[in-house]
Amino acid sequence: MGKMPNPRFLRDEDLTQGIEALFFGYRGFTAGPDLLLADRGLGRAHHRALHFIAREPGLTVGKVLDILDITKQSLSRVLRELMEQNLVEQRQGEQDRRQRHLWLTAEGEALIASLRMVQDAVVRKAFANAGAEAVEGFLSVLEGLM
Amino acid sequence: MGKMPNPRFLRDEDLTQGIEALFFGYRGFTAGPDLLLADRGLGRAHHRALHFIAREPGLTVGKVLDILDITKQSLSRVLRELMEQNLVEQRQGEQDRRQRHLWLTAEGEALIASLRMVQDAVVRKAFANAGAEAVEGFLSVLEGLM
DNA sequence: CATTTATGTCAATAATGCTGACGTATTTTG
DNA sequence: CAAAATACGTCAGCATTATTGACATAAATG
Repeated sequence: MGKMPNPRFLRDEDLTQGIEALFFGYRGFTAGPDLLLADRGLGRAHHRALHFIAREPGLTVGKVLDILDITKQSLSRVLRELMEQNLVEQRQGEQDRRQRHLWLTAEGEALIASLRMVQDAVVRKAFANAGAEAVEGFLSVLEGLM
Repeated sequence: MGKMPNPRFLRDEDLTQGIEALFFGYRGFTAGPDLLLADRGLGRAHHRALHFIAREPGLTVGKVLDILDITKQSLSRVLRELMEQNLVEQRQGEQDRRQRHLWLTAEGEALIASLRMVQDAVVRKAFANAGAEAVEGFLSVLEGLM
């Protein structure tokens, strides 16, 4: 008994299409914020840190390391630059005073808001054009990729 | 008349979820190939070049520049390294002898095949788990992001 | 023949990541 | 309480991938 043929959406061409869509889509998704960030001498790494701090204010350095999965040396540089630009501030932990909790300053909030404005516009348009069902499919495939 | 409220899938939380899914999904999507490439001292940039040359053998340098949207200096370095490792070869154009057409060597074919094996496995699994409809949604959202 | 096009190269710079080695403050544990 | 573990930071060196700007060559085109 031979193997069943791949279902339509698992043919090589479909995988190729998926791979390329992800490449080009990701590029479209980062292009807008990249321009805004470049004005301040920041990059995607700073965007990611700002994003997760904004999402969960008071995050510790260690938690951000877990999320981003980079070395502490890399994160340290990024955080230092964000603090030098007065976008992020650290506060010593109260229970555990070894920990540093990260918060956005008002300026940091303003920057992440404008980054989100640009990125949300792109994502919202793509979501709206594709429809709610497509968005669910989009999310469920990405979850499988994680 | 006020604006209609955002449909469920366009709430801020949904956009955030989409943004993060794309970030983590993209990371999962590149992790496997990255490991294989590192063994040969190559990176993602080399993978991309190999991918598009494999997909459309005989591509000119200029066409690859259009696709990848990087500078010729960047591509030049990548192609030089691929040629030094005997993965890619150039042939002068017959009609237009200024052009360089790019082809994979047998070794290049072998490398891209093993890279595809790793990447396809991840994508195929994600596609299979999510189902055909989800894949269509996935593609249509990404097309909107391009 | 002058110009444009396709490609390549040299040099300097930037953003983001890595490894390895140390150092300090604080908490936890035996 | 002393030793070990944890959270964080920093110094130094290096790799990958990208950039800008300047210049060079060969071939096609007007």
